[in-house]
Amino acid sequence: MKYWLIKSEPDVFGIDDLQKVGREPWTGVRNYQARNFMWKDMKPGDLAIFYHSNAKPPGATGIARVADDPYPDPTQFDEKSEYFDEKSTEQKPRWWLVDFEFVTKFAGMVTLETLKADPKLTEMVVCQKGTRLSITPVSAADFKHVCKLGGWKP
DNA sequence: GCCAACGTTGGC
DNA sequence: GCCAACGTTGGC
Repeated sequence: MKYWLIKSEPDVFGIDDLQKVGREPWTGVRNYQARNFMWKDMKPGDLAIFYHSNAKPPGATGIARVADDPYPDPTQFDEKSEYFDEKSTEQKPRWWLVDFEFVTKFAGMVTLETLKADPKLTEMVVCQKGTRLSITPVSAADFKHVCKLGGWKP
């Protein structure tokens, strides 16, 4: 089992939205590194820290689970979508995604400030300066520690 | 293949 | 709103 951190802007789609719908296709990822994580490395059952970016304050707000195997992101074929990619074909899709399902919402947000200040989490990618990647791997130890800070037991 | 210009992310 | 980081694009 692997662990991840996925970023989302709460103004667009936050932890409350995931709780409401229960399950959501992670559309719109247009970064090859992030895509490769979903395409090649994620397995159903993997757990991810749900992180609010561009938020006040930013931080970890809950946990989501990989709900299925990767499949082509449908928005890349939709001319009306902002994620439309004219260079992608159904025969050779460029962008892949997985669905995430809601697992839990932390009782209180674990802010980025808290994460950065924690000596146990210095290796976490999201804590490092200038990381813009929207999906990053998280070590099992870091994952457990963030859950503990969020008051949740896996 | 290099690299300057440009666009985006995201914390502050 | 600013700006650092860094991915992408396109001219050469």
